[in-house]
Amino acid sequence: MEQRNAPVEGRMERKKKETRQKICKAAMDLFQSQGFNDTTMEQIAEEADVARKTLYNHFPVKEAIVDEHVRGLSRGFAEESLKTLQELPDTKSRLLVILDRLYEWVEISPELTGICLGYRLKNAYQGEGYKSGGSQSLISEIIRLGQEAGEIRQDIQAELLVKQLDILRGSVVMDWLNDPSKLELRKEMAKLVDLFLNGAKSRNEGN
Amino acid sequence: MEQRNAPVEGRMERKKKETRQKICKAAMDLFQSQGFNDTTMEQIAEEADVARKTLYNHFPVKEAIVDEHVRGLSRGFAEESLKTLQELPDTKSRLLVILDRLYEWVEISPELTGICLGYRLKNAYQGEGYKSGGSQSLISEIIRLGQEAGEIRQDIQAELLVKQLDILRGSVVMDWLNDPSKLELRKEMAKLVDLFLNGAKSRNEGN
DNA sequence: GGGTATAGTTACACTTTGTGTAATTATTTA
DNA sequence: TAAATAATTACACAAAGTGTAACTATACCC
Repeated sequence: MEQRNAPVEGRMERKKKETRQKICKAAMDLFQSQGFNDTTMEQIAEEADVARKTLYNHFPVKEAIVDEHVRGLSRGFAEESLKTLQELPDTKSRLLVILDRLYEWVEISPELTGICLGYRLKNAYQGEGYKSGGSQSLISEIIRLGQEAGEIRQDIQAELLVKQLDILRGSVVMDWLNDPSKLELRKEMAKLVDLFLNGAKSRNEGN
Repeated sequence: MEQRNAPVEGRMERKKKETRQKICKAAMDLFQSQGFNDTTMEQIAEEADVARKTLYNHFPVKEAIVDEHVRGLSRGFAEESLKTLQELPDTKSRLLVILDRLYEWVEISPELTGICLGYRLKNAYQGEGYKSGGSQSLISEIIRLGQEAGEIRQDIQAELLVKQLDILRGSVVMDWLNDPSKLELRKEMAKLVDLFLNGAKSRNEGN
């Protein structure tokens, strides 16, 4: 049973993807060793062994490379976490676990997280619209599970709830980036979840 | 009774402010007539009759000029609106009125709003920390009034509530910028306020 | 008042970003 | 094999943003 989802997927597209990945890899290596700001597009092109213009064909600005990289990681993170969700009893615990994992993840590379989020938000406010990463799908799932169980209000579109939560998530990350010393971050997250839930939780049940 | 708040406020500081304002004025005029992207720092310097370098002494990037300008307007807006707040009966109506006015305001110059918010958020996510404009003070006041009246929970710091609301406000603006055709924006705002309040409203009272 | 420190402005040179154009190369299709 | 297509590349250019050092006006001190 031969799979032929992509009609042809010719050599050309394959090579293009290859180039893209080569660029991404080279760039991330350089960012790692020299930092984002001290790495020039010229250097990246050099390292990836392509023309500088080719680089711009794939990524309009330097930040876009980080964005792509993070998107890849987020996908993995989301898939991995989706399984965990079902095992948890209620919305509150699901939210806390996801936010907590997110927090660990940000901790690993704060610089890149800042750059990536800054880039996305800049676009969000300038015509492009906000393209969230994998966390959006996680949050959607949490809301879906919650609504299914009657734990979350249904008179507000799931979409709106998701957006609200996604923003909440962003604010948590922002806080952390602004002041990493804040070790009570988890407490604060719990408060934010509480704040969100006591609007989202439907009143007529005693959970 | 001679006022002497600022110790000296010498000629130098005065001139500096003057230059700053001259730049700001020139830039905003050009943005108005040619658009933000099609206006170069060179042109602004020319129009303001200062060296390009001087311009950079005052504003690190073009966006910062817009930010300054908007800050000025926001201050006025906030002062004006503060009076209105007391006349309104409860938190819900206060929030709706403020968001509604904000919406009108954004409508006037969407481009500049997008640029300004994008700039602030980019900084927020990269070490600078988020410096909100005048709306923050409005929101603080709304929360304060609400807590004073026992209408808003007090087990969560006002600061957190304010931040959450400020972000909510941002998301409303973002929505509008992404799709100005959405005329049901007011409905959506009402839903967001509802969502926020039913977490912020203290349970033990029947208002 | 005159001299010196201070701070803003300026000229100049430079790196980097990002874009537009057109030539070149590799691939697909007929 | 030939034409059409799409990616890569070289080149040139406008503009952003930075560093250095000279210049100028203000402020300060004796």
